[in-house]
Amino acid sequence: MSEARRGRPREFDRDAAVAAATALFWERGYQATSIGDLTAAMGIRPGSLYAAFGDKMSLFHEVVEAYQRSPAGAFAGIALAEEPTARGAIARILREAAAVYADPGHPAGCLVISAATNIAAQDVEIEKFLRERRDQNLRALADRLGEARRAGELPSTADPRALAAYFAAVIQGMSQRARDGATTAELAGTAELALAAWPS
Amino acid sequence: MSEARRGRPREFDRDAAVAAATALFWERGYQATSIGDLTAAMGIRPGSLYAAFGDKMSLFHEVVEAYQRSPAGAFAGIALAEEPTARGAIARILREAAAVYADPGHPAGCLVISAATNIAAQDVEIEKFLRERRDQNLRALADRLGEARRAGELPSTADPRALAAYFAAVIQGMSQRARDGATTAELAGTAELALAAWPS
DNA sequence: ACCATTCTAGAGCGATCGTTCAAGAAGGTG
DNA sequence: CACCTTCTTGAACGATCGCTCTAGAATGGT
Repeated sequence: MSEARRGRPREFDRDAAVAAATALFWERGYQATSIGDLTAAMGIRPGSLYAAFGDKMSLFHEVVEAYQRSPAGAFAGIALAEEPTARGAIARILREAAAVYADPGHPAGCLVISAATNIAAQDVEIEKFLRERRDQNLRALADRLGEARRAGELPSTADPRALAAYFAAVIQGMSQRARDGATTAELAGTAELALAAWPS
Repeated sequence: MSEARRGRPREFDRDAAVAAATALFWERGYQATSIGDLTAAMGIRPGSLYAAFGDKMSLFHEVVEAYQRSPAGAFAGIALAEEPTARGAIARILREAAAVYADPGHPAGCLVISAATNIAAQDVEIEKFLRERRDQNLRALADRLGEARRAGELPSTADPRALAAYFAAVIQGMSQRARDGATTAELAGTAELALAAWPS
């Protein structure tokens, strides 16, 4: 079923180009990353970028999707799926966030949290796009905590949505602190303190 | 000693113009706010803006200073100065942040936290400028918690810097959540949960 | 009255923005 | 081989960026 694609073959590695674009968008955000920055980092000319990715917004969409499939972008969902208890899942998310957000191997913090916070009027769709992903993560947390309460892991007095909002705020704050230079050690301390809010 | 200033008098209200600029920078951030946006909102022409404020960066500095003297920007420092206990100060900061960050009377969240998160290479000084203010706030928190431990309000096993980093992360996360549309009620719930981390 | 000073209005500066285009190069298909 | 398709290159598009300039208007000082 492999369709032999016709025409002149691409001369650059598409995945490597997306990775280079990811690093830039992650570091500086959507709007502060120009096409010139991107073509320089990807080692291609504007024509190639537009032929391969459409436009800047489509490239960004592709970057976010690749990011969310990568370890740095997927660890929270994996923890929610793998850990048997809600408390275990959230503890793991917080501890892994401490390691991932301050990992010097890539830009600090979370791309979904920080790549579109300062956006001009013309690019509101980009802001909405990332906000929807964050809302989705918040809902996933709240759903998991709701299950936990129904299963008796949480006392009936606990408020799953309030807990989810709290942990989401902590995670977003950890991302911000990482971008301000916080070390993994500091973030790990924050993670442990945050867990003290778990209802007993 | 009042120097009667010579020359044609300014035709616009300087404070009102700064307030209009503050609203824009607060809502969209430094880079996403253009001179054209500013002059339109302030009701003046570029020449007047540059005569009165110097350049975009100087105007932003002035906006940040005015913001930090305003209730929305000063409440944390006031709470630290007025409350007799560190715990009382931090509780008040968190609760007031819930009200201030989601106040519909002005843009959501904190300007110092969110106005320069996506910045291009040419404007790194702006990013550093706000980061220094955040570092200053973090130090003030850590200092207050250090005093509290020396005074016996905190157990000797408590780590003031780790606690300060934790509460700073929560506050920054609450700002982000507010910008994503969180209500005062949600943020107030987050504030109470965050306080559960206080060492007993 | 006259000058020095400071403001406003409006045009316009060079640079950069995201994007497109024309020409040619590199492959598969007949 | 010619031909279609797709990619690369380099120039260049109109729009917008931050900012400046010129001309004139409005004040105080002398």
